[in-house]
Amino acid sequence: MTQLSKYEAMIVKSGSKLTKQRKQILKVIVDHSDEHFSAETLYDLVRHIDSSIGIATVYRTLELFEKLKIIRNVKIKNDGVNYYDVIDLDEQNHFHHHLICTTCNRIIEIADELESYEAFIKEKYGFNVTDHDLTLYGTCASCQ
Amino acid sequence: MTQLSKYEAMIVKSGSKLTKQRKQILKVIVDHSDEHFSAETLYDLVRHIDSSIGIATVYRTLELFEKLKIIRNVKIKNDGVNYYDVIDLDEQNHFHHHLICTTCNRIIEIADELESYEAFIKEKYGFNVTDHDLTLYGTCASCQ
DNA sequence: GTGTGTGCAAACCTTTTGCAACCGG
DNA sequence: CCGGTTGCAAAAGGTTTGCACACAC
Repeated sequence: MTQLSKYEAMIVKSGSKLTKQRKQILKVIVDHSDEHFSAETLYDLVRHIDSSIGIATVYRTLELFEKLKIIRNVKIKNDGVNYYDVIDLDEQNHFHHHLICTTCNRIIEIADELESYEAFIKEKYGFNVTDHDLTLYGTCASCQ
Repeated sequence: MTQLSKYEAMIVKSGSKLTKQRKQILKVIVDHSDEHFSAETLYDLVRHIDSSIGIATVYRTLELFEKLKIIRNVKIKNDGVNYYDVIDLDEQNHFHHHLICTTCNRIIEIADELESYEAFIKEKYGFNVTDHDLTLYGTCASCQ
């Protein structure tokens, strides 16, 4: 069973229909699983496959995929655009972090955990962390 | 010298004019220094003082204050609105984190550092962290 | 067949911009 | 005074929505 068909199974399982458009969008997302994408980006990519698709469908599909936890919204920019990335199937949790180089604007994804920090927060504030969003800004190795 | 006049000094020092509108907006921000605010929120608050102010002025002022590091943009929601909070004058660095309770939606600000984690990132990726943005989601003490 | 999903266009909402008038230094 | 700043209104840009038609199950 491929990565793609597992996501398709998630759509079917949720009771949603596996339409041509959803398949096309899903394929483009999986083929670009190492990138961050916006509705506009996806729309452009999918239009190469099927020029009749509408931007509204892309927005509605992103909303569905986010609800199904196929993709997640990542808060990496404040330019008024929503960006997403795929949630890996064998990702044990929803944690992933970004290193953004303020010199070359490169975005590096890392998976290192914050377990000890979260234990500390639990201890100090009685707050039980279930998810998080971490972006580190600075200069990457090649820009230093 | 009050907190307010220190911020006013920062405006003058930057070469910008200390207009009536900027003073009014600054006062409202300082009076609500424990909250996160949007342009709309500020606009509503300032209109109570001076009903002739324009929303465009609020946006332009937020842009100026952000550049002067009087306020910072916080990525706490994806509702298409930009939120800000005041940067405390005696804040040693620009680090501050949010705990967002997914049950009651309360936002708790904390100041605990991530120094050891950043040292680890430097070691492993050669990435030099100068700033960061961390939001932890979960359940607060009273919601558990 | 039935109801969910789609494409289109209009509407919406936040933010930005052009411009003439205004006012702070 | 002079140039930065403002208020207004229009525009821009991203996202949402109403509706008739299409299609997955």
